[in-house]
Amino acid sequence: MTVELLHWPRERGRRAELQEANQPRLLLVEADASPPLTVDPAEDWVRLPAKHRDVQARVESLRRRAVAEPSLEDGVLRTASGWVSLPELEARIVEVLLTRFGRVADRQSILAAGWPNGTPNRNVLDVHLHRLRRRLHPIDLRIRTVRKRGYVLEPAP
Amino acid sequence: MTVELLHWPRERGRRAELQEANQPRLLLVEADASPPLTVDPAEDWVRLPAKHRDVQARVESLRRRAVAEPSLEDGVLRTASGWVSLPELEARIVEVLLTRFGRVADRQSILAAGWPNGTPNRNVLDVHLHRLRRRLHPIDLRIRTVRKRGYVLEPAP
DNA sequence: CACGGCGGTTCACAGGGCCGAAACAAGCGG
DNA sequence: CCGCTTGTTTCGGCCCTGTGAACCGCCGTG
Repeated sequence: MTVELLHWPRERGRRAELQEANQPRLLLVEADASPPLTVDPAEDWVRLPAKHRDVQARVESLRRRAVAEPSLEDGVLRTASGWVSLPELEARIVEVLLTRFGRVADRQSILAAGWPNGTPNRNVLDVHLHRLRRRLHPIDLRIRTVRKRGYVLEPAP
Repeated sequence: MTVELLHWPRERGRRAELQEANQPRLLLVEADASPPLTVDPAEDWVRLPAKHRDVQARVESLRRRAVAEPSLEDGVLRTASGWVSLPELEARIVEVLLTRFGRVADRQSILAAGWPNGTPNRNVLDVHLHRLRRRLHPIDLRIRTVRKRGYVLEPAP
C-alpha cells in the first residue's frame, strides 16, 4: 500500500477522490494555508517547509495504519490473521467492499462489479454474500448488513 | 474530553501512561529529536518550533476523533464507540436530532422530517423515539425528553 | 384529597417486505 | 469421477412500521 502526497489546498479535488477511495494520503500544507481538520485515520498533513525526516515519519505512520487493513491480490485476501483464496466472482465483490472498508458499499456498486452485464437473479448477491461470510470468518473479517442500503466490511470484534 | 500536551522525548514516561489510559495526546517534538512512529489514532505529534495555528489544528483533530460528534451517512450512525445501522424512517429522525446535537429539537421538526405527508397516528413519534433509544444505547448516545418542547440527542454520561 | 386530563413511555401484536440459509442443479476443470 | 464455482428456488425468520392499549408522573380543578 502506497501513500499519496498532494498539495493543500491546491489539489483539493484530488484529496476528495483519494478520500473516497480510502487511499492513505499526506497533505503538504502550503506555508500560508490553514491545515485541514480531519478525523480520517488514512489522512495526515505536514506544514511546508518540512524536514525530510518528518515527512518520512508521517508517511511511514500512514503506511503502518494501512497494513492493518486487509489486502486483495491475485485472488488472495490477507489480514493479520492469515489469508484465504477467493473465486473470481467473489474477488470482484470483495474488491468493492475493500475500497469502502469500514463504510457502506451500496448494493448497486457491488452488483455492477460482480455482474457487469446485468444481474441474473434478484437473489444471487445475497447468496454470494452468505458464502463470503463463511470464507471471511476464519481471517477475522465480517460483513454487516445495512438494510435497504448495502454492506459493510470490517474487522470482526 | 481534553488533549494532553507533552514534550518528546523528554516526557517519555508520561507518554506511556497516557497511552495506557487511552488519553488523547499531542507530542511536542524537540527540534533535534526524531518523531515517534505511531499507529494510535489518539496520538499525534508536531515538530518544534511550531506555529500556534498548527498546534491548535492538531489538538482539535485529536479532540474530534475522541469525542466525535456522531455522524450519519448511508443510514449508518457512528460515534467513537462504534456504529449502528438505522432504518430509513429513523435515519430521517436522527438527521434532525443531529443538526441540533446537544440542544432541543422540537417535535414539530422531527414530525415533519419523519412524516412529510402528515403523521399517521398521534403516537408514532413516541414509539419510534423509544426504539431509537434502544438502538442508540450501544453506541453511547441517549435521547432526553424536554416536556412539551422536544428532544435532545447527546452523549451518554 | 380524589379525580381526570395531558403528555409521554412501554408493551404486544400484525402485515408486509427484505434478507438469510439451505438444498439442488448445471457447468467446468483437473 | 470428483470437487469447486455459480445460478436458482424455496422457505422461514427477522426487521420495519403502524396501531391500540395499559401505565405513569405531573398538574390543575372541584
